[in-house]
Amino acid sequence: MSAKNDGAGDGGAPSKSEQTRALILETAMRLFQERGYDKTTMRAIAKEAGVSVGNAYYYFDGKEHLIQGFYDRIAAEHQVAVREVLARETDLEARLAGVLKAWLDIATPYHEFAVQFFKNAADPDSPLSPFSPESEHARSEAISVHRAVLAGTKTKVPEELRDILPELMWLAQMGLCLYWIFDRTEGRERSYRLAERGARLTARGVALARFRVLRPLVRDVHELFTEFLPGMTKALPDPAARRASAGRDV
Amino acid sequence: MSAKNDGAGDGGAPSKSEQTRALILETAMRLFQERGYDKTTMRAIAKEAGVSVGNAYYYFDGKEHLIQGFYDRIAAEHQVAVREVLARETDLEARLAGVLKAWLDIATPYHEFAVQFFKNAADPDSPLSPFSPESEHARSEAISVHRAVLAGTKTKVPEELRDILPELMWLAQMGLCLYWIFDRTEGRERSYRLAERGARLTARGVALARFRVLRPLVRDVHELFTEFLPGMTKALPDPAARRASAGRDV
DNA sequence: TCAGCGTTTTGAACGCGTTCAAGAAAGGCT
DNA sequence: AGCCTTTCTTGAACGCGTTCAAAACGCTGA
Repeated sequence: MSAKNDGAGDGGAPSKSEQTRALILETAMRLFQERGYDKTTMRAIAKEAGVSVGNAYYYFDGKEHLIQGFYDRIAAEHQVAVREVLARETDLEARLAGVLKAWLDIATPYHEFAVQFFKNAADPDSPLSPFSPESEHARSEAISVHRAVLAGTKTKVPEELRDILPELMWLAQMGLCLYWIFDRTEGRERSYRLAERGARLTARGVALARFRVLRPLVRDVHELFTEFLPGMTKALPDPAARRASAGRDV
Repeated sequence: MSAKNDGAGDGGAPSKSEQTRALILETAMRLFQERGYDKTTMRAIAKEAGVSVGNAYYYFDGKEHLIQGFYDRIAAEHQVAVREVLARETDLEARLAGVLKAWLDIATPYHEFAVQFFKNAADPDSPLSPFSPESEHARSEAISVHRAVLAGTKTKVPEELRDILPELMWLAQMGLCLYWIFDRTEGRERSYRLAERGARLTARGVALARFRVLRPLVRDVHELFTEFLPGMTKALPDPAARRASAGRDV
């Protein structure tokens, strides 16, 4: 690991080591934005921050860990933006679209090194992956946002979907993020449209889920995601318990 | 680029340079499997193949390009396996599940460096990304498989879904692949279950898509994917044309 | 046979991320 | 004050992917 003690809370003055850590992180983020991730060397970061290379490695486990700062920054800004949207809108579709578009707005300046984010996301062993135990906190906060999206609307959400839908919507958001990374259109136009359309599709899907004909489909979706979403590293629960919680097969 | 001439077809004896290229590729793949991707150095590959490092770079643009061999191998084996499955099964669900499970079967030995595959997939600029122009051929072949899955079943596929469904199913397959990469369960148990459940869900969804209530939803799905799936690098078509082809807006 | 020319091969050198043994500072404790 | 322990800092050194100027090879035509 890195970065030893320093709880330091928020009240007291930042300790020396906290300052150094912050200095390195901020320098790195600045250089990343100025020159791009690949062209920013650890030596350059250290030099610019006025420390030694080794010192950067004392506080951070590696170069890629320095982008965690962007994660946090985006997440924080998004939380704020989301509050506004959810205070304003009452319609499910509008709320979801607002949340997604707010994310796109905020993430725009970082599109260049979003690829780097994603390369981390791709590695199940990386603590920077959004699925990693280390990201638990950020992940559950992001999911809470979608819980709030649902909670504040009058749309009736079917029982069976209520508990998994937020996670599903978060997953969809990850999908949008992926699309956005690949999106090369002017102003990420297509990503915005995808956000709109995705929100509409979701809202309609939820509204339609009440219908009789769709019961089996809804149950399938429910089963699929209760079984496969959480804790992919855990072993399968024993089949008996699984069957009991899922209703009869086929 | 790399690898100069050598069309050499398939009839004639392989030219010297073709042999060298193949030698390097095979050596690399062997070492990757023996030691893992990261622990296999370019120097080791070159030494083992009896050539110089520079020579490897003459034939391949970089280390990561050497994993293309695995892509091709998996794709080829899958094609064969798929033929059997599709000859045997007639039910849509069984066909789809068979195709997906065949992929899992074949990919199993390569699970270790699948992460590396995915890191490439994550980079829109990498020619190894499944979305890149360079992968066009492999991609369209994979999509054709799903076209065959649909073609051989008696399930009525709604007009609006017919042309996009294969691409959608391919996308779902990519999703399964992603899940599989993260899957740490014994024997990738969960991935297999996901394949089964996903196939069932898809089959049921298609069957239900005929119902009246679902028309708007189906249309949404259709619009979403006709608009957003192909050519993400192309500019948006002009709004007028888009509206005309999509029917009235909400 | 040999000169000319494109193709293939070489390996030293470069730049980078990362490590580590060693030392400097900062804080206790008596 | 002096000593010991923990925390922080250093920069040379390592290993790797990659590049490149130069050499070797193989062929063609005279």
